Amino acid sequence: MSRKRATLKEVAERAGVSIATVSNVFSGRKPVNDDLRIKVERAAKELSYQVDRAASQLKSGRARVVGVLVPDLDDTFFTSLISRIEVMALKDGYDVIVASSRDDRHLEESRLQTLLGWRPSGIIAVPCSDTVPAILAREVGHLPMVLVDRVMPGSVAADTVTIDNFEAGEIAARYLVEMGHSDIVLAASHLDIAPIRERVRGATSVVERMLGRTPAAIGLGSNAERGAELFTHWLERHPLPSAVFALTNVTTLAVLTALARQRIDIPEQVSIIGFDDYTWMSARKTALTAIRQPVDEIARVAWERLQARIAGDAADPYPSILNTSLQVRDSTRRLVPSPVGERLKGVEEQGVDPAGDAVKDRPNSIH
Amino acid sequence: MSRKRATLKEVAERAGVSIATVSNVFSGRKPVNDDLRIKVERAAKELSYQVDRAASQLKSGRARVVGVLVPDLDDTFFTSLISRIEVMALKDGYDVIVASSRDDRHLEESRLQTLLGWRPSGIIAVPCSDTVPAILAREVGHLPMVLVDRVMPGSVAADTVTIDNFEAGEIAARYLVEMGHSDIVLAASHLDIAPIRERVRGATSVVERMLGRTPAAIGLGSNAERGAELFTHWLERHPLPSAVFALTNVTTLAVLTALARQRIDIPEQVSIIGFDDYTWMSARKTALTAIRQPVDEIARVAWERLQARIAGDAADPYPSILNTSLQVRDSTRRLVPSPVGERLKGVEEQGVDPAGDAVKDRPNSIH
DNA sequence: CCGGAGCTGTTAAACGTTTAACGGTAAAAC
DNA sequence: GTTTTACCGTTAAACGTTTAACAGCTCCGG
Repeated sequence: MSRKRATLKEVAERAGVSIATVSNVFSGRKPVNDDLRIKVERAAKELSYQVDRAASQLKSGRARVVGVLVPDLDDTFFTSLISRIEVMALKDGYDVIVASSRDDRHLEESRLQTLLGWRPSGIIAVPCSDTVPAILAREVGHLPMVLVDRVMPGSVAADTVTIDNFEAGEIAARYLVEMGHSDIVLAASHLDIAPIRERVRGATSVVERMLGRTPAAIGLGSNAERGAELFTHWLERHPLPSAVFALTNVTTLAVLTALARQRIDIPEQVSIIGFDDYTWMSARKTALTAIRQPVDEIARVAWERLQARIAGDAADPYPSILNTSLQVRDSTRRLVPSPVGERLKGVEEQGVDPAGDAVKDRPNSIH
Repeated sequence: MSRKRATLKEVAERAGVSIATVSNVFSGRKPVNDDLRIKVERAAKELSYQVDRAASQLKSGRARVVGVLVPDLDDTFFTSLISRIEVMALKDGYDVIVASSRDDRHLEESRLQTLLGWRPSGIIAVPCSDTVPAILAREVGHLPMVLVDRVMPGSVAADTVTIDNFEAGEIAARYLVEMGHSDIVLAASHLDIAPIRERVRGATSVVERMLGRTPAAIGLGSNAERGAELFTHWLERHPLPSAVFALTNVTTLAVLTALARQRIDIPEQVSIIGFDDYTWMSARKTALTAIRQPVDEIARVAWERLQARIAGDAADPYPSILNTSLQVRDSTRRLVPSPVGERLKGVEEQGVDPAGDAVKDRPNSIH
């Protein structure tokens, strides 16, 4: 296997020029006359020459790679993030190296370590906890980096892109309370993750203010099957709440799975607000009302910040905070008459009505 | 930004040894005395030294990277594949570069081209059509590669890992016919993709043999939203079939979305068999009966083949063909009495029964 | 006490690029 | 007709590793 690969030198010989000329043809850094350029291009094609990135990178110091670290490659939220980053990376001529920390701090450190070995132009990372990995903290100011999602804005001297988690909690909780729900359960993944805590805080603050009681928050972990078991178990020893607000897409699945197994009807017996917006959520007779994260925008902003830093922007770290919106569909039941003419902030009415155009711009759509 | 990074030389100076010794400490190729090793390790830590992969790769010719090319990073089937490959790659000390061809042949060629620029140890590719990209065909025998999913076994002189698509079609169709369905529609993505054609052929052969009629096959594309529109449109000008067999996970979503919008009940009005097995399919009151691809095994076999080739295995290309199974849940209605004691090949009974352990080993579970 | 053998360390030559510096030719300017 | 200028090529020196070749040392057998 593995015949020797063509090098600049071989192409140069075959085309009868110097290696510098060949290099210039490929990099376009200096102009090359058409006749020579044609010769070089033909020679390169004949040898099926391909610039060796290792050599190129070693000499030039420029990398054209970005590392992307996420906590879980099976979580659709992270993979859709990667998908969008890959598109923009391609557009700007970068390649993407992915790594998963599998929600493990040690693995996260070691994955980052190897990522750094690539001398990437930058790193986009979703930390697995809200303490930023030491190895990254050390690189702040030296290596362009953007921290996404699981991070407290301002907790680190790097650009961050997050959603307004507190507000997301508020929006969902307010909607549920307005609909007449009072016995509300928050299905969290892990309460030690900052954005999750914020969502809980946001929801709790609304419920406490409007109803004077504190909603239960339960931790279902970040595995849907395990979460379904935990929630089933929880259901067995608690009265059925009137509404459940799931704080992540995985806990949304966990809750739905558990309710399906127990044959509990949505929204007749219990109302549900899910998190994230995926096609499967609308592909059901009772389409899911859910908090939608602007994945496209998160990816776009993260990429733009990274590019700015790579280009040398030395401004203070900027914490981008994006807004979520409630996609109202059919999984929450109204228990009290509708207050006339009222419009809630961040709420978009949207059923499975075939006539509506509300289903545009879904994560699974390619634009 | 970007203070100069520590190099071997700097570490060597600080530790008072030669660069060869430092290299040996990191690569472990030659033994180094403990006292020196300690000194080197301390110096390296102090400078937070990290081997430069570009230089290392350039000199050694060894890469420790594999390229993974898929047609769509928003398709859960492909991302779960990537997730599993990443795990095994890490175990064997490889990094993963991902690229998406976005179902575009030209883009596929160019993505492969850049992937090759990395001089990877090997490539795992899911082609976007069944004609293997020229650039890959050229590398057959030189670069370790494994072709997965969208490829006809034997159509190329490289290892392939596919499922038995014909059989998958047969299993689903036979089940539907045994349940008494005769008006069956096949919801395909694109009929010009080989594995899809095979699924259609398998299902069609069974229906023709058992019922003497040919099921309709419609192309819904590889975007769920667009597919839903197409299927809605189809439903408007055709009588409702008694069963729909969706041939990909995306068409499964398309069909379910369209049916939900039209408020058509599953399985009362129409029975459904989906493709692939994801958590959301069981997270519904009418859990979806579906053909399950053994994603874990596909990824494992692909990785093992690749590793064997990297290790120098020069045996003839081996086409691995894995079997699918029908996960029987609640989305297909029985129209005729059950034939007593009959067991169908490849069929696993499985409801949403909370007592069952059948829900183990889901794609979203981490083991 | 000499000559391997076995360790452990160093020297130095690549690997395939990029790119600063330089050279040579021809057209433009004077 | 000479000098400038512009343009296009080439030469050669890195970049940070790996690794063959070599060298010094200790230990051991003869």
